[in-house]
Order: sequence, then structure tokens, then C-alpha cells
Amino acid sequence: MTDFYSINSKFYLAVDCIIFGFSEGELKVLLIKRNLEPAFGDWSLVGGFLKQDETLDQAAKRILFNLTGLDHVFMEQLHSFSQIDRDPGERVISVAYYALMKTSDYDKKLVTKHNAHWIKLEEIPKLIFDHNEILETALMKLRRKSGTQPIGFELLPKEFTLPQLQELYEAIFQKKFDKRNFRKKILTAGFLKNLEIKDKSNSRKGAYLYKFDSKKYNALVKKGYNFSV
Amino acid sequence: MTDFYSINSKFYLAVDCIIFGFSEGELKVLLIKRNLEPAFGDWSLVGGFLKQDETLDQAAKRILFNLTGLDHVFMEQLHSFSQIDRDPGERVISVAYYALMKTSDYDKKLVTKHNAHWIKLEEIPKLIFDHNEILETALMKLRRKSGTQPIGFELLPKEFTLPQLQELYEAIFQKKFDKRNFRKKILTAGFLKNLEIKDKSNSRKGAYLYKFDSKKYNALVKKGYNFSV
DNA sequence: CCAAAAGTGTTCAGCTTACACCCATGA
DNA sequence: TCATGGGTGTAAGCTGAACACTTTTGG
Repeated sequence: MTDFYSINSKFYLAVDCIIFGFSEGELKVLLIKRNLEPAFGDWSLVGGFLKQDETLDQAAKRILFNLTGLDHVFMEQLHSFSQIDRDPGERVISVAYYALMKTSDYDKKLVTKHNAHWIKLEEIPKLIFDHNEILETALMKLRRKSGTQPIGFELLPKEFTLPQLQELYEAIFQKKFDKRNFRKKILTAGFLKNLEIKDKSNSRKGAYLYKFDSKKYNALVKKGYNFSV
Repeated sequence: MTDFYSINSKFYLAVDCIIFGFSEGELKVLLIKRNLEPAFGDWSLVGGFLKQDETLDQAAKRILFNLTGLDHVFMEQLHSFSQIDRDPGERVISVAYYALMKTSDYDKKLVTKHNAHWIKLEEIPKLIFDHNEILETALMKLRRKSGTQPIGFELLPKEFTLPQLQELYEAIFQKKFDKRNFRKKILTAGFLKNLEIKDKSNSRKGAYLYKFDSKKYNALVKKGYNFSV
């Protein structure tokens, strides 16, 4: 029985995570400056190896949790990378995941311990192996997906203002939107709830805080609605 | 050096292919009725194991070529499936690929030898392992992607008629389109070339043959065009 | 001459885009 | 009172959806 399998090769499986965040009006990625071999001192994505008793999804969750202390983060499988020499040490297949998180609530001690840093998209350094390519793939996916599904909200705090939301979409798509049109589209869609509280941290006048109402959104989707910016 | 890696586990990596075709107005999938162990007699996707000296893309190409004798088929990585017991014999991670091909030009001897059959979407049998789930994922991807990129043309012969094209999109999206609106949208897009030849195999009047002009299409895409039905 | 499929235009509604000024407030 | 960011409406153009009849031709 096992013979059928054992004529085949086995491979190391890495899980690498592209962790996106948004703060100070900028899209950022959580990157590691490695403090262990191999490639000591080089920059890389957050990653680890798949274990026998876990699925890829579980491995990705474990890796994210170990670094940030966060559970229940938006996370999705991206693509598997298998260039033969992508890791010069050994043949390793990497399954990439991307995550969207709120930069406010993660465990800073853990992140410091792993020597991880939030790096702006425009300031991404050379990463080890094919990690720059993986990151590029993730970014394309984020753009494509943000255009049709409201995943952007995963990057904002639970309560956010419309100017913040617009800033986020402008960071994702790298272009400016018209304030009035943007608000109109978002608000007429009907899945944002105005909390009637003003956030004055950014202006004297203050901007209303809103909350994403996923129940209303899901009801819309069932009726055939498709979010797009 | 190798120590760093060797504390980790290795895994079998399968590559499973969902091969879509279109004929007689129906979307079909090429499935294998297994004539070898394990699971003799059961239905499955086309698949194989990754080898040491090839990438996943190469493995997928090899598997497709061995079955159909075709090279240069549209093919894309879909997703990796890693449920621990998905294959009850051994732990196997499966990387799925989907392919779109013209059902006209494949090597029928090879296909017969592997006991493969074109099965209509509505008549998919119970498949081994999680292959039904994989197929379902592929179908969703095909629908999503056909909505924004002209991949449907991969399923038609090089020269095709507009009624054929419409039939294809109706099969993919499982709904009828208005003939006039469909033609208008496709033709005004400008990447179809009328060959001024009529195909009379389907009607006395005959329908004009068209060709997909990928140069024109790529030029459009560069200008920001986005295909959608 | 007729059955069967191919081909063809117009109208209306809703959506997207472009565009400029007033509002509220703390310092 | 003023500087700063937040908030608001309307008109024009474009796109998507609905809808029915004529054309061609082999048998």
C-alpha cells in the first residue's frame, strides 16, 4: 500500500505570510530582519515550516499568532511558489498567505522579539529568496480583491471615519478619488453605520465615526450586490 | 547547514488538474475512471506527484501533456489543499491547477489509454478524496475570471462564431444573455476579427467566423480596458 | 416556400464622473 | 477670526438592459 506513495519524493513546505497593515495614511507590510541563520541580518517575510499535524491554513494562523498574538485575522491563501532554487539551502516549496490586520492591536513585545517592522510599500528592501516576488503577487491580489469585495475594512479599526476609508483606498489603488463621489458610493451602498460620534483627532471640526455592518453587507451580497470602488 | 531544515517534516506533493472543455454547447471536465490502485474503478481528477527536478507549473504541464498530448494549453495554479486526511493512504498536499482547452485537438489514443472521459458539469460523479471540492473551487474561479478577462476563448477553436461564443458564456455563467446586447458588447470591444467566412455547419444561413486578436486585446488592456460580460 | 438560425437599433434608467463652495471648531 | 479638514448637490455623458422583426438559404 505505502509502496504506491514511496516511489515519490517528499518536500519541505514553508508557509510565508504577507501581513498588510495601514497607518499614518500608508499601506505597510510586516517584515522580519532576521536574527537567526540562515541569512542573518537579511530582510524576509514572516514564515515557518508546515508540520505533520496541521493544515496549511492552520500553519499560517500559527505563524501569524506567534508573531502578533492575534487570532481571527483576515487571511487567505495566495499562491504556491516552487522554483527549484528559490531557497539555495534546500528544495523548499512555499505556500504564501496574505493577511490584513489593524496595526493598532497587536502584541508589540512579540513583534519586537522577532525583530519585525512595519515597512511602507515604497520602502520595501531587497528580501531573501523570491520574497519580493511573493509580496508583489500579494499586492496585486489585494488590489484586485479590494475592487470587488470590501476587504479593506479589515485594515481599519472597527470604528473609522470616511476620510480614513478614502485614504486607505487611495493607498491601495495608488490614486486619488473624488471626495463626494467616494462618499456617495460608499454611503448609498448602505452597509456603513454612522455612529453619530465625531472623531476629532484629525481636525477641529471632527469626522463622523462609522462601523462596517457585515450583516447588512451579507444581505446585499445575497441579493446579487457586488462591491466596487 | 542542512540541520536547519532537517528538523522539519517533508510531504508528498500531488498536482491535480481540472481540465475544462466545451463541446455540444456544454461545459465539460476531463475525468479519469481509475484503472489502477489505489481506488480502482473510482472517478478522479487527472493528477500526479511532484518530482525533485521540476516546478509545480512544470509538473502540471507534464501531467496534462501525458494525458492529452497537448502543450501550450492555458493553465493556471488554483489553490493548495491540505486537509490532513484528504488522502486516507498517506499525508499528501495537493496543488490544484485548472486548464482550458479546445476539445477538438487532443490525442484521443492517450486519453482512451488513461480511461479519461469528458463529463458534463451536471453529470459529475462522486470523485475520490476532496476532488469534488477542488472541482467546485475551479469552477468558481473560472466564473470569476471569465467575468473580467477573456479566457473563454481558450475553450473555443481558433475560429468561432458569435453564437458559439455566446453559448459558451451561457454555459459558464448558467444564464441566458440577450443576443443583441451580447454581440454589441463583444464587437464594440474591438478585439474580434471578422474573417468574412461563413460557417454553415449549424444553420442554412451560416454564421460569420471570428478570431480573437490578442494583439488588439493587449493594446486595450494597456490603456486600462477591462473585459467583462 | 418554409423552417431554422443569424443578424440588426432604439429607448430608458441608472450609474459614473466632473466639479466648487459652505461648515464647524480650536487655537 | 482664521486656518484646517469635513461635509454637501447637480448636470452631462455613458453604459447596461429590455425588447421584435428581417435576412438567408437548403431542403
